[in-house]
Amino acid sequence: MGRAPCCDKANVKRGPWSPDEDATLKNYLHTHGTGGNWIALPRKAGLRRCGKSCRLRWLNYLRPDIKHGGFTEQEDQIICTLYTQMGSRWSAIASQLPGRTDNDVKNYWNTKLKKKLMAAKVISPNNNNNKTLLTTQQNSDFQATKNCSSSSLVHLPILSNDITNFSSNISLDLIHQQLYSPQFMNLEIGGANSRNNKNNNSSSNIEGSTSSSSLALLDYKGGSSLLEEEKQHGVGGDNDESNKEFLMDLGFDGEFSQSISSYCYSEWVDFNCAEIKPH
DNA sequence: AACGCTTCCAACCGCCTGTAG
DNA sequence: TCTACAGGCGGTTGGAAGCGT
Repeated sequence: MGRAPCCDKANVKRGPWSPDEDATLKNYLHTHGTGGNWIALPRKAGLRRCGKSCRLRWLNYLRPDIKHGGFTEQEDQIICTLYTQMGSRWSAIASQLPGRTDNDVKNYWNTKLKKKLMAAKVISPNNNNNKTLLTTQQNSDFQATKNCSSSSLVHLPILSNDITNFSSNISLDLIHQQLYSPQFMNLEIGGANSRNNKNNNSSSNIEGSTSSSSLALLDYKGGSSLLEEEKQHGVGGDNDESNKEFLMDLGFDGEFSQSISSYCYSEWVDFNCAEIKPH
């Protein structure tokens, strides 16, 4: 038995909001606030909409402090950095970007930033330090796709579940200092934009990937960790070094990256390799 | 101009979590 | 402690707009 729907689907309007509906919702919230109950709100406001839909419309579009328009380079860098630290926790990431919503950030990441980053970090086919690790389940998929250009794979070490400990050891000031350093701000990630990349055969180009995230984190410290396997079989062991390298790429200095890299246990894996088509 | 493909983003879906009773 | 419900969130979808041929 499925979960009961939050509203009567047959009697609520769906799809794009009209200017009238927007005005009604805005006026109601301006006068009464949410009243602590989004589900009851549309009925009180005279809207034939689901409460969740009202909430979403308000939070993502109608709120007065919403920032519309393109993302700045600075915002790009913040998103990338936070994504590498905490993964797809869009609300947490958005909370660090005034005026941006989780939906905005998520869309922006899926449509632009992900591709931008993927173009930036490319595995050299001959570089054994850049291993791509797959879970057993995903390994068969990878086997089926290994004939695709390995230069299309992305390999990014990230900060993992020890970020909490990390945060308590490294001051946020230091992070911000590094984040906004000229070195960091000038870091070039990929081409000018995805449209331009389209005509650039020399850059890796991800076309036809699904809208869902194809990136996954393999946490070496987790239960399904491959790190232990690696240790047992005597492979790997250079993660600290590659992580450090990556952090230095991002503008973190030697000492800082050394501190952080000891907390890095994860790698990016792109499971959409099969869908990467060279142009 | 017309068509098809790609990109973008608003909106929906359903699961998870917190909380009141 | 249990249950029901609402809020919050991330993943996904569908249609409009843009672009190339």
